[in-house]
Amino acid sequence: MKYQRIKGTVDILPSETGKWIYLEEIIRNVMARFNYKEIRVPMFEATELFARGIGEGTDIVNKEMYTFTDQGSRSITLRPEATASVVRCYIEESLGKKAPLTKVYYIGPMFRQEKPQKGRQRQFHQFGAEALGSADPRIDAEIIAVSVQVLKDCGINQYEVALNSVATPQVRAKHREKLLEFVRPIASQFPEVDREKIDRNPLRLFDSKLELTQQLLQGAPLLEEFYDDEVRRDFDIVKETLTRLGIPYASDPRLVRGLDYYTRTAFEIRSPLLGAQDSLSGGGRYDLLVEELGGDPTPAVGFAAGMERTLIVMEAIGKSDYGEKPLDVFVIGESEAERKQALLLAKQLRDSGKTVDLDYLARSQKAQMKEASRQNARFALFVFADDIPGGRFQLKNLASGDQQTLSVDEIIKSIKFPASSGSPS
RNA sequence: GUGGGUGUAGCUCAGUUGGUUAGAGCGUCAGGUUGUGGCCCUGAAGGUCGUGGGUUCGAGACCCAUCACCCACCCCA
Repeated sequence: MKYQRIKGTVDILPSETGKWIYLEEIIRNVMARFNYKEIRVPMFEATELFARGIGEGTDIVNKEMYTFTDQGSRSITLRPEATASVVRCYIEESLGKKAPLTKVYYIGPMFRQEKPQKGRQRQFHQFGAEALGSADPRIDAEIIAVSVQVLKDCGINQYEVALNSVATPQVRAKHREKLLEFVRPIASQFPEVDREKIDRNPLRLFDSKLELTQQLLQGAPLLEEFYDDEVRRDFDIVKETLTRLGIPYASDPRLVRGLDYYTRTAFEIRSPLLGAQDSLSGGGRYDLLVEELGGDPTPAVGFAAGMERTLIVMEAIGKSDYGEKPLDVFVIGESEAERKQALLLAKQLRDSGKTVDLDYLARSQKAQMKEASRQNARFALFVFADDIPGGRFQLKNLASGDQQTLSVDEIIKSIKFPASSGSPS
């Protein structure tokens, strides 16, 4: 085989797009209910935007970006996530000056050059929402509620919401100092993979999967011990609001997000049905990002969720009926005259809104019938030369086997009501 | 980047301790007499056994290399 997909990309086949459309419809529906409007931003941006926005110290920026130089010697990067782009757009288009609160959502592909595994691709799809302009912790809860609602509407009930507050840079600085005092003396005991985190970002030690690291961290000062009144109050309001909304969560003091821009609320939604990459959705508050990227100081919250991962979970719980609409009619004719008439009938039916197909492979009537079955067509319409002058043709209901001779108008009427309403199970 | 696993027909897989013309199921195509599908029956097409070397009288099976995919580490959605 000469050409193949590049590593970490997938082809979404015609047989699979149905479930994608289904998921997208759920997302758009939920977003509409919460009054988030869709925003479409470019899939590539100046490299600098991501470097500044996501953080120079992050893995995403350091080793996972698809970066190239364009014809004008500009450094361009395929977006590894969308928040930086949304914020750039928010500033560039002065959205904050047109309305005090901006609620937007997006759906689309992201690119990260990681080693592929279950639930991890190099081109993958995320949907997410951002609310810019409010510091009210209750909108943090709304963001979480939106993400949860999509899962619910997908039929997913097995998930855990982990919640934390990563406070403010001031609080983190104080904590970091104490944490380093605790960790430094025993630094050499840490596993190699974690040891380098001590200098880079000691907070990250807490979300290590390694047993040894967790043991060494016993008794280490936790970030929450350093919360100031405001951070604590906001966090309490988020939790209280979630409870009020009936969203179960688990406080997880070890939850640290991988992107630098988070402040205060941080959350992650995980599913036990995924593999090692068990995060379905993650997000939080990023009050400093807009200013960091050159805008006026603007509080903001958001989340991003993985669509492939959501679909993996849907598969796992046996959600296979996506309410795809069957073909209404397959028109069958064999001779030249019959095929001409079939084409005309197909046009008329299509004009009336029916979904219609017919044979273009010079196949026998029997083969055409088989094709009609394969297509799951509701009706087969036979065109026989003898019937052409009378303008009445035989319409067969393929489910019941009933067959009657009808005019075009009668045909259109008799297949007006779909057999199934197309509602997914 | 580091491990482990797997590569045989379009798909899912069998192929005994290396031994003749490499198999099955599903799918595809054509038939099963009188203008009608699904089920069933018959038949057909379809494979450089991932690729390149090597060992051997003989390799789909063994060895080396290489590529691809999967899973895990790492990180994250």
